[in-house]
Amino acid sequence: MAKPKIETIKLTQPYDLKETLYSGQAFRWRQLEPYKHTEGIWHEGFINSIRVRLSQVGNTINIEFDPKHKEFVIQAVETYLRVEDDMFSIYDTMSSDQYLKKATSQYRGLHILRQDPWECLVTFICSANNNIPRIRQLIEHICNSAGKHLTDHYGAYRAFPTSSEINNLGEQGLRNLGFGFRAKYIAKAAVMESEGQIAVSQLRGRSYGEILESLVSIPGVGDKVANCVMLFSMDCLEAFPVDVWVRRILRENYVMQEDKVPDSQLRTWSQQHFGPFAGYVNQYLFHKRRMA
DNA sequence: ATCGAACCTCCAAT
DNA sequence: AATTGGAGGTTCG
Repeated sequence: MAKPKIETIKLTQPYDLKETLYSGQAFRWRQLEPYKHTEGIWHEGFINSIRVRLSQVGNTINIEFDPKHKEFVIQAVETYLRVEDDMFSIYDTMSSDQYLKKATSQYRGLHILRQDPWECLVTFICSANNNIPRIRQLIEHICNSAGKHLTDHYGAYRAFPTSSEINNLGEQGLRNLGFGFRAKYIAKAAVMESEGQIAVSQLRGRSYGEILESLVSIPGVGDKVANCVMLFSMDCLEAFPVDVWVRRILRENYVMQEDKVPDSQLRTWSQQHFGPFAGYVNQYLFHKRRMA
């Protein structure tokens, strides 16, 4: 096997690679067995269908990849990891109360990712009424049965399937893979995407309201899933997914019963309360509660 | 408008 | 050992 290429990113702000990769945003990363001759823990995953291995040592992110992919991989990783986010400003907006302060110090460096919108959409449709191990399993299955065959110097692997590739599976194919009632949602989403009705990758950059409206027009996508997709793949840092954990946190720490904010308004209440980086607040609150 | 139940499947807890 | 309940939600009645 050819010698892999190793590049580095120098961080100028707090970053915690491991917490970020396994914080429930992305589901194809895996931790590798320790390498003999390198320091740091390595993680393998895929960015734009390119396999990369990442590790963090102090303020350096190491990137290992097949040398046939050129230097643009570095740029792709930086983009994916959102290393440019101004964490100091973000933490500044999170210093208003003790609970948030604690979350930011405890998980300092935790980041939002910038994933591929289509992959993110399919992933979070899968997340409905589901748990993390099974979400990972479903994503693996859909890649292994519909994604393009690719090879690099580490060996063979599969890309995340395009909408057309998922069309080939069809609803029944998806059911056979164990998607259950989510099969018809994903099948429909794939048809809508391949026919250009939604064009999720074109949504980035549009307004919060426009994107939300487009996304919830897809079956299987409600307010929660839409906000996940917007936050984890479309640069909407104000997106605020309200799931059962976040609801619990809000009720316990912020919105007491006398405030009588109905569940349906919890999202807008939070966005007003936490501001333009509400999505980051959400991720820290969620992570803290989930890890507790 | 609002509120439960039902939904596929897996698997941990009876 | 067989059964039940629930899981990071959405849809339908």
